Amino acid sequence: MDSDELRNAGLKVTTPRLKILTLLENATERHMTAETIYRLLAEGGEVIGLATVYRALAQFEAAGLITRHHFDSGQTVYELERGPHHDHIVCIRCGRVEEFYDKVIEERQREIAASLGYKLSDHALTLYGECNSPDCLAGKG
Amino acid sequence: MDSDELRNAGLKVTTPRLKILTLLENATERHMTAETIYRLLAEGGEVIGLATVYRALAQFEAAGLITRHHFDSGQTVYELERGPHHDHIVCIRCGRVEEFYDKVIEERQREIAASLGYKLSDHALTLYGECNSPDCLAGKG
DNA sequence: GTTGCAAACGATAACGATTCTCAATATAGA
DNA sequence: TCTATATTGAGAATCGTTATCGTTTGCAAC
Repeated sequence: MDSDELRNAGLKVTTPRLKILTLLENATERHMTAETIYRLLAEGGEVIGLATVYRALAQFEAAGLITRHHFDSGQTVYELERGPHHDHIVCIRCGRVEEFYDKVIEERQREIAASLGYKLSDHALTLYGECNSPDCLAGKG
Repeated sequence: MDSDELRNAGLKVTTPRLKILTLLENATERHMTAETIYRLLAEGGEVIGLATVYRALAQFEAAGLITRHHFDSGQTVYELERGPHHDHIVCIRCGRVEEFYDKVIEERQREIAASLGYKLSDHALTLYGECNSPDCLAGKG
């Protein structure tokens, strides 16, 4: 239950937090901006202050429930932390985000950090390109 | 000469642009924010409008003279584009930035993008960890 | 060397994203 | 149920960045 997730994270169980967490778990799009979350909730009849959305996301991130990504395009997206690690590829035309995992790259990163004398704690790898989805190509003109 | 670099990039040679380019070439720190550049110039007696700094950096980037990076910390830094492509490793304790290049990773990225149907145009790989420089370790307490 | 004009400049207003403030409200434990 | 405390929402404030606009500059033709 979502309320348990909040409790386990040391957060009080409040209506806004539950709504936001539930949205993150049920949305078809795994990567959303704070604005998108705010808008989707509003469209669903759950008007939650934008400030509250930001606060909740910050708390969820601190608690390890979600992860925040800053793409070079400037957009900041949040995604539920579930399943194994992965990196991202972003379409520079339509903004679409996909995930991938590559064992070879993961391994090389560890080796590189070690060879430079770093204790690796995290990494961010994002590829940028143009996707071939019909929707994206259609809007090309 | 810096003025030639500007001319070759198709940019008019102006005092502000020259000052900024020269600073980028001579600064000890290769990775600077727009604010830092503005401040360093001001400290050196060269008061250049912040808007002009941003404009020049955008033009330099468009011309391929410099590269912009958005680190997950949120800061946006610019660095002179010289020498071959490389990625970054940032110390999460002291903020130190180092560069590295790995052929294996570069190659895998191309393969991954292709396999997902993307026309790869760019990528951002940043590792985060704790470095072992004496200065950094010293300030650990 | 002067002139003309487009491009670039600086100051500041505007902007979008995010954070802060504060009075009102809701949560969780006694 | 009551109370102390954390959380909320609305809007003001802030941050980094971009746009506006009147003035100045670079530079090519004269």
